[in-house]
Amino acid sequence: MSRRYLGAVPDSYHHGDLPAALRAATAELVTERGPTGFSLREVARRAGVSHAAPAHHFGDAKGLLTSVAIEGFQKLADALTEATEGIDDAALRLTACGRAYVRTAQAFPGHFGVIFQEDMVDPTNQEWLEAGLSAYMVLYETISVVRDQLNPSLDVDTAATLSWAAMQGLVVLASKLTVVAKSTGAEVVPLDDLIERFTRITIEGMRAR
Amino acid sequence: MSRRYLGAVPDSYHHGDLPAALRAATAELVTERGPTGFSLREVARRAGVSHAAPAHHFGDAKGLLTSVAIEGFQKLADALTEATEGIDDAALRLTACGRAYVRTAQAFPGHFGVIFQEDMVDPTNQEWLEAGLSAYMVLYETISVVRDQLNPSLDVDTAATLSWAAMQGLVVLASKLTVVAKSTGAEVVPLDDLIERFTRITIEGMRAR
DNA sequence: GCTCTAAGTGGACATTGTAAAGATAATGGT
DNA sequence: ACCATTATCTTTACAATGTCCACTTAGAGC
Repeated sequence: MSRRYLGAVPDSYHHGDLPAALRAATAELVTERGPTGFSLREVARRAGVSHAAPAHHFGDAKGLLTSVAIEGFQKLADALTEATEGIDDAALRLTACGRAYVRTAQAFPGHFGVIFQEDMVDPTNQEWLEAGLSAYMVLYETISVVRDQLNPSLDVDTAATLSWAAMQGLVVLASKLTVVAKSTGAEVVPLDDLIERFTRITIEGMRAR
Repeated sequence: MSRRYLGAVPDSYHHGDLPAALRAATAELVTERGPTGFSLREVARRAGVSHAAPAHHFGDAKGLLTSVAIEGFQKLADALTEATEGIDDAALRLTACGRAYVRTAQAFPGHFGVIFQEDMVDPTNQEWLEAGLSAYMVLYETISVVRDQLNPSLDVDTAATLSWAAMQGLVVLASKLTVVAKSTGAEVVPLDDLIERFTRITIEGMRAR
């Protein structure tokens, strides 16, 4: 008997859906031990298969990690889409984007520990590029709304890049913020609130012409 | 005869300044192969010492990487300090900060590949925390100037965090921007110019009350 | 000059990623 | 229904890695 994941066919020679199980185990492992703690053999163990099984589906370790990264971008794109649906006001919409971004990153730390780790994924993988792009497009759409409502001469590309950078940067910095706040004596602001403050500043900046 | 680095005493049993040589070799290796490509034994080889030598100075691999991360933060703090020196205008100063940040990241990719990789460094290391904090403080100082000149009621902590996040995020996203631009048909903007556009937006946002 | 300690070496061991060859189950054609 | 083919998974093997240990070498201090 061994641990198995989604779509498992217990105690059968064939797994059922090993690729998905391996992705899940990878995300779990990276969540626990960080990107560096990833190990193909440990992942195989957690999925209840031999250490050589992953190779048949993903080629090598980088292939598996790339697949996880793609899944991460898809989760992000879905979250951003769902979060902005039905919101008309530009500022509210951008805030919703930011919240969704940070929350997705916190909900799937295993995936987010990999998506921008360019040496862990195959940077030439088309799916990975497209998955990232389609997540970006959701944000781009929201910035377009900002342009339409607040400033017709807004450079949407620049503003979208800035928003993305600020969100991803915040995710990376998050753990350091508490330490910094303790040293500077500043209040510790919850990420959700911080996102709102970020949005307030950037929205005002985008409004100006 | 073996490759040696700074402070080397050729062909002597003792190295001269092995810690510095190991840091340099680490930065070089991470630059070539990315954070994942780091290997303690390869670093030792490049420094011309046996594979067990690093342990006497840094304990384990994480100790060495932490030391490199500290060096990275120091380089950043120095660059930010130098870049802002003598600049009085708030907007120009913030732009200079951004430029210095991105340029330092590009000049020392080995260091920047490690500084925020929390699973590769010892997150309890006091020097690492302090080095990061002192780099942040240079930025904080600049945002204080923004407050003094443009908006006395500006929340400096929030604005400084936003600026840092945007810069670090931009560094991470940089390699994807070209791809995105190719897909959206947008122009490929040099990072230096992008930083200026970022600054223009955020400065306007900070000015608003 | 002698001892003590810091600095570096060499070997051992468990763990890792990948490759190759073998075993097992499912599939598809007749 | 049967057989061959193929996809899936296992086993074995090998080189490389990080850390530990015992050993050697060189400086520093008395």
